[in-house]
Amino acid sequence: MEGDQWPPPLTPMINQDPSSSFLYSTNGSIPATSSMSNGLLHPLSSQMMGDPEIDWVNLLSQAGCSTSSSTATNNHQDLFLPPSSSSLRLIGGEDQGRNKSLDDVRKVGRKVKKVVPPRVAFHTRSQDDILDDGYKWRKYGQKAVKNCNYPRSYYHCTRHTCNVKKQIQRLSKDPGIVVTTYEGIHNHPCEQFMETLSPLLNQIQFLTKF
DNA sequence: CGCGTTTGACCGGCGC
DNA sequence: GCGCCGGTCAAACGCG
Repeated sequence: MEGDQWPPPLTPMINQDPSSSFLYSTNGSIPATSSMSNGLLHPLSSQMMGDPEIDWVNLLSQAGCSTSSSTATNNHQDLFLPPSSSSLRLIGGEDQGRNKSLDDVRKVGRKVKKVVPPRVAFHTRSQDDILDDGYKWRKYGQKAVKNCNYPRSYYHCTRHTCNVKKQIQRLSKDPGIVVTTYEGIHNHPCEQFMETLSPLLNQIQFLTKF
């Protein structure tokens, strides 16, 4: 990671290689839901992905995430710790979620290439599987994954216009760690955040009348 | 009754 | 072509 700056500088990597997974890990619960929605989650910078302290390949494979070897190193494992007050929100990436029909594929020449929306994975030490990130999620599946002692749960955002999905799974190596993988970008504000903010906005609107 | 979860079936991608 | 595996669907069920 680059100095003490947080969030780290945004890199275009997530657009260059949307098939890659990006991993953040936290030691403790995800930050408060109100702050989850009003900040920015940056994809990992290339410096972070090359951090020899982080075993990205191992972590991502344990999380069941696909990754490309070009964006991860295979070194010692550690946890990357964003400040507890940090705000998290996915940005970047061109894909606004998935639609199983034609959105999934893009013809490149004669070959049909699958377009994978950007993924961001959180590594969180928590007793609870479901981390309150301020959005409403609906579970649509659960699956036992090979070589994993714990099932993977599949959720999608309850907002019908939003195609964001997330997967939740515990590490078999360390059951205390929950891996939450987000796929896609919310095209609407966070409900909880708006609930918190709306009284303030109303007050501001009221005051600006004078 | 509406909404969310559970769970088995199904489908598509991928490797052999 | 076949089998494995991950991801999704959808009916059944539970809960408030």
